[in-house]
Order: sequence, then C-alpha cells, then structure tokens
Amino acid sequence: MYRGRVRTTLPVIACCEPLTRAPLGVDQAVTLAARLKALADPARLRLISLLAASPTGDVCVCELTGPLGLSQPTVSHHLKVLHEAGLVTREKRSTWAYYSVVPEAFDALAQVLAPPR
Amino acid sequence: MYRGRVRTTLPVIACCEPLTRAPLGVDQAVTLAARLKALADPARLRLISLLAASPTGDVCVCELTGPLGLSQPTVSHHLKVLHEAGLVTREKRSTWAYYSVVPEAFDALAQVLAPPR
DNA sequence: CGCGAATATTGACAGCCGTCGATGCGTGCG
DNA sequence: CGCACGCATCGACGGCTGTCAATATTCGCG
Repeated sequence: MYRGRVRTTLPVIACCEPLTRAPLGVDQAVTLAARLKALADPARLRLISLLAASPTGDVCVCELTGPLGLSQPTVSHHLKVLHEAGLVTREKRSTWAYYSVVPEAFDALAQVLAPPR
Repeated sequence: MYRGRVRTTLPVIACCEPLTRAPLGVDQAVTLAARLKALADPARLRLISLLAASPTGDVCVCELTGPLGLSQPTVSHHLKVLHEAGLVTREKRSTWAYYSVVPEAFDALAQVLAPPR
C-alpha cells in the first residue's frame, strides 16, 4: 500500500518520463502523486501564484495571511507542505521567513504532464 | 469554503494562465485544484500511464485491475474520478467499457504549471 | 535581562478519501 | 428465458487533511 506521508523533502527534481511513456512503476507513481498532492489545494495554488507574482520573488509569511484570508498557523502549514514537496524554498532573515518558488520543480512537473505526441 | 466535490465533468479545457502570472482568483484555484487532485493519486497516475501506453489508445477495465493490483470496484472508482475531471473519456462497447486519455487536458495542465520566465 | 513581534508547532475536530465486499444492472449466449 | 460476465454503485471502515486556537520558539531591541 502506498499510504503514509513522504516526510523528507523530495529530491530536487524527482522522477520520470512524460507519464505517457512506460507504465509508471509503483514507486514513481507514489513520488509523483506526493508532489501533485502538495499542489492540489486551492490555498497552496494561490500561495504559489502570490510568491511568483512578487517583484522580488520572495514574500514573507506576514504578507500572505491577508490575501489568503487564512490564519497564520494555517498559512505556515501550507508553506511547510509546499516546502517538503520541494516546490518552494525558505530563507529566514532574523524574525521573518521569506518563501520563493522553485522554478525547476514546476518545469519538471510540466514535462511529466506533457501530453502524448 | 471550497470544500465539496466538483460533481459535473469539468469544462474540456479549464482555466487560466501559467499560474505564475496574476495572483490566481479563488474560483480558478478551486477549479485547478480539483483537476490536480484527480491526478494526485498513485493508482490514478498508473491508470493514466497504462491508458497512454496502449497501442490502440483505449483499454477496457478488465485489463487494468491486474496490473494495478486493485479490486474492480476500486479501479472503476478511480476511472470515474478521472472521467469527472475531464482527464479520460469512456466508450462502452457492449459489455466492455473502454477508457482513453484526453491529451488536451494534459496539455492544458502542463501549460498552467509552466515555470516563470 | 525581559518584552514584543513573527513563525512554527501542537492538539483537537470535522470532513474527505481510498479501499474492499456485496449488490445491482445491462448485455450476449445457449 | 436464464445464466454468466463485465462494469457501476452502495455501505462501511480506517486513515488522512485542512482549519483554528493555544502555545512554544526564536530573534531583535531597549
């Protein structure tokens, strides 16, 4: 069974060929599903878009709770999930935590989802 | 709140720009998350790859339960989820049901996930 | 040192999800 | 007609998940 969270941060660029090549092994499917699951949430998608839309490319948590309309612990939770999936990076500057997207991860995902032909 | 399944089949090609443009509205985020959530499961990812790997492009349910190691009801359930998300089509021929992938849907997803720059 | 601010962690709770066995439904065949 | 087969649906169950309030942690500053 594939149940059970993937705890450690996923390898920078994870898996596999275009998804529509060979019949995806169990392990690859689990890994890819974990990363997609991290994305498959409205709040996290909006977080990603907010990070990407920033001129500087990184945003501190305090600027994210407002636009999302979620509590600070919840935002921290979502950012942690995204971080563990290797989709964002965290940089702490004194008391503030600045998050930014990892373009390579999204590039890899886009290629995996590339349609046949 | 965004809770609650998206019941009807999603529009053939759903949303939005590259995800890394404008700060994604709530509705768009919910729609996109629904489609990603349909993909974010190991069994369903393997189903997709099995469908895509078929020479004819379509596979009947009876040929899918074996490779996946899941019961027939479970496989039917996953195919239903994929169908409601607009990721696969179903065609019934007498007693058999043949499923195939919808390339346009994956193309759209790949473009939405395209990284910044 | 001690306070305040920004985050992270914990605990709790309600709702969703993947899985299976049992059952229903439609179709072709003898 | 009646049976067998392929598939979908139902009901149930255990585990996971998103959310918040409360609390812990870390850091700068006076």
